[in-house]
Amino acid sequence: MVHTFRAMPELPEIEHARRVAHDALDGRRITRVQAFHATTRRALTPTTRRRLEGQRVLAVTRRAKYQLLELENAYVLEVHFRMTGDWAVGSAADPVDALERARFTLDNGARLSLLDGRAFASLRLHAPGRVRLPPLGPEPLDAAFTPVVLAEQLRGRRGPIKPVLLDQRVVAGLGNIYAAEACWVARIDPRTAAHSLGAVRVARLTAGIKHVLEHAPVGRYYQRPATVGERVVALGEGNSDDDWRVYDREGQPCLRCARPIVRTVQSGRSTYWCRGCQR
DNA sequence: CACTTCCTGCGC
DNA sequence: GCGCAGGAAGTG
Repeated sequence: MVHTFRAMPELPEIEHARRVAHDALDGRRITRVQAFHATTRRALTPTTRRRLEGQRVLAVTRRAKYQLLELENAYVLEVHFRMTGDWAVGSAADPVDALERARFTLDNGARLSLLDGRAFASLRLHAPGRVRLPPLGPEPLDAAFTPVVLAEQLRGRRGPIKPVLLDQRVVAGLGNIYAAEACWVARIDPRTAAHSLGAVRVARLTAGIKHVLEHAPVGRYYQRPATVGERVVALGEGNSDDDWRVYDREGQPCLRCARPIVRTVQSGRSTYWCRGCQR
């Protein structure tokens, strides 16, 4: 019943969550909105709750890591999981979970609950026709996200590539883990000035971003080689130590060249990478 | 540009 | 029992 993500929710996990929410909410009416934590109470004020209660949910859509609940009255509830947010579906009769921060009770006796250990998730209600999300770059999994597009996004960015990849205006939906993973797959030194990457490395990076996002960490992750002719290394099943190719592997041998993975800090965030094969 | 803030579970 | 981790907004 209660399930939480084993990893930070990044794009693939958000897309999955969106589907969960859509399946639970589609065509249903929200009968009650509850907040169980100071952070969700701040967002779900009595006025906001009143605008949600009684409304049918027409659709749940996604842009970057934002989920948008579109209501019958044309209000749109924006949900962002940040680090530990997740949906749980159950019965309205279920007791409140320790990590449950908000609950939407539905007209069919079901509930959709926001679980969020660290309580960083954000909820925001947009008035009809007034949905405003922060500036967001291209969706990395769109066919339109090509090396040419990424190159354009990197133009004029003098900072190191890995922190630049975390900027949602450059690419929408990459987090700290997959930014590091993408650099590893593309064999790019995360400290490289973004604008100095040539066409070849931008192409590798584009492919690497799509690759890490298209492959869920556990088991299925990394079924194909990063580049043609490269050795494929199967990751273990169900062992969280093996979820990532480079992230959180400080001191462990690089899966490609066996040199120890190092951890450095960029813009206050840890970066894991290989000094041997990432140039 | 980078650092700090918000929060709390979890690893040391 | 401390301090880190993380996304993104906010600040220097």
